[in-house]
Amino acid sequence: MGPTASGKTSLAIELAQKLDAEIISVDSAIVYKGMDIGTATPSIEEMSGVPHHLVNIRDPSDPYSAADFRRDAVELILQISERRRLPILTGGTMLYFKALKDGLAEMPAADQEIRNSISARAEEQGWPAIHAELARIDEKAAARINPNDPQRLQRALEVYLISGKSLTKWQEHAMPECPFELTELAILPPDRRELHRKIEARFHQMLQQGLIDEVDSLYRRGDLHWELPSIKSVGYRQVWSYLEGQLTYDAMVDKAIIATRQLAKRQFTWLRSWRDLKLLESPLCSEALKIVG
RNA sequence: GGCCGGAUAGCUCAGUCGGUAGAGCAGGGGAUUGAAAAUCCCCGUGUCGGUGGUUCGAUUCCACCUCCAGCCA
Repeated sequence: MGPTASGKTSLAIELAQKLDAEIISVDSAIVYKGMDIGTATPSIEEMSGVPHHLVNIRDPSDPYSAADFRRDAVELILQISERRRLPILTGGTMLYFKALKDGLAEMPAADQEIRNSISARAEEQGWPAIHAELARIDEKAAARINPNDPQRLQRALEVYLISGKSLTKWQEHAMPECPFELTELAILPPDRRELHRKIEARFHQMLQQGLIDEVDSLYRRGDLHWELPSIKSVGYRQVWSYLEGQLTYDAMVDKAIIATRQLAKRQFTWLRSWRDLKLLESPLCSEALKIVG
C-alpha cells in the first residue's frame, strides 16, 4: 500500500521476482482498458514477466466496484495459492484493501436506473429533501451521512428502494472474515514536499507519453461521459474538460497535479489509522523482504 | 517625463464611513460498506508595499518613495 507516486509498482515487481510471486493490482483506475498512461499502468517490459491481475479487465463504460474487487481478489488469491505461488497485492485504492481485509456487508448491488431517478429528484427538490426522506426510512444512516454528500445519500436510498430494507439493516449482518493471512506493508514517504515534486514531474511525463491522445481516443468514442467513475479519475477528468474546451491547457495541467496531491493526502489519511501496518519510508526491496520474512 | 489605476494570506481578490481584516483557490487534518483516482466534513495573524505626517489611535486620510499595469507625450 502507499500513496500515488511513492514507488509501489516497481517495489512490488522486484519483490515478486525475488519471491516467485504474482501481482494483483488494487487500483480502481488500472482496472480499465485503454487507460494506461494516466494510471501509470506498468508496461509489459516493466512487468518483467511477473503475472499481473486485475489490470485492463474492464471497459471504461462499465463501472468496477469495491465488491467486484473483493470477489475477484479472493478468487485470484485462491488460484495463485493453488499454483504454490505467493500473491502480492499492490495499489493505492484503500477501500479495496479494506474490503478484502474487513469484508463488505451483504447488500444489493448498484442499480443505474434507480440512481438516475434519485439524481433526477435531487435535481428538482435538492439533496436536503433526499436526506429528509432517508431520515424517515433509515434514521441511523441519515444521522451518519452528511446532507451535502450526494453519493452516500444516493447509495443509502438506493439500497432501500431496491430491497425494501434499509442500509443500516443490511449493515447489521456480520461481515465476512478475511480468509487469508495478510502481511500489510506500506510505503509512507516522510517528506510530503518531495512527494509533491514527484507527482508534478510524473504528470508532465504522462503528458509527454501521450496522455492527451489517450484521453482523446476515449473522448471520441462518443459513448463515454464525465460522470463515469473511469472518466472521473485523476488526470482523465481534467484532460476531458480540456478536450471539451472547459479548461485551458495550463489550467488543466495545474488542476490535474492538484487533484493528484489531494488523492495522495487522502491515501495518507487511510494509512495513518491502518491497523497492523508495517511501514517503509522508501520503496526499498531489502527492507520489504526482511519484513515479509 | 505627465496622468491614472493597483500593491492586503502561498495565489486571485474583497473590505475596513479611522478602532490592527475575510472569501475562493492552494495547503493541512479527518471521515470512508457495490462510484473510492469518488464523495463529504473541519482548519484563516497576515510587518494590509516602504518612510514620514495628521490623529488618542492609520492597513484605511495626506505627502513622498519603490514596484507593477494602462493611457498621453
